[in-house]
Amino acid sequence: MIEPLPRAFFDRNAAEVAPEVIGCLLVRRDGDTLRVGRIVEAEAYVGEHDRACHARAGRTARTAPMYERPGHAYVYFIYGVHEMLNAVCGPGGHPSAVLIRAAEPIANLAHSGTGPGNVTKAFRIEMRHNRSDLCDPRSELFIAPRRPGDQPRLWQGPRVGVQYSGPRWMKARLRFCDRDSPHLSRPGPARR
DNA sequence: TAAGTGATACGC
DNA sequence: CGTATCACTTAC
Repeated sequence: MIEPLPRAFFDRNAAEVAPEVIGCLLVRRDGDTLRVGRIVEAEAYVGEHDRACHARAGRTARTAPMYERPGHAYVYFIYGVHEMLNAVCGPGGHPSAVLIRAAEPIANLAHSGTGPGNVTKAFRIEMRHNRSDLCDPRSELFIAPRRPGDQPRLWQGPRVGVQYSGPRWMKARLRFCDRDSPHLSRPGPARR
């Protein structure tokens, strides 16, 4: 039986959660199919002061889930093409979130899980999963702890696709990867 | 390197 | 209202 992480795991700033979510399992109940992947890349978006975070616009119809309970999904649609999956963090109602950018296939992925748009495609995650409770074992979507003995070597660097956010936030090392994974969305750590 | 795609936030 | 922009992907 595979169980979700407790809500307390998410009830802190995304910058603390993001490194710890690497190696954890993304689980999607899709009818009779259980889709499972190991998270290998994630980014933290840390609040209204973070000029790359959607919450920089304050609470709006789109960003409302970030202001609600930690441990829920924040799913949004971008470029007219892709859904993106985030785990809402905290603490409390502080709007921070972790973007899930890549997952290694473990079971029943429909496609590659490399890249945030491909994660949602592989797990068949859609806008209807916005606000899903990631801590409920009956949920269609949840996040489970690392498997026993799985202690990924981490690499951290600047986030992808946030050039507009100014020098400070563009350079902030809020992207976390399993440095040994071959499924990263783009060259992170120098491989050797 | 560039197009595609549509919701969003913001200016008028 | 109009429209510039976007936490991307894929194919040249």
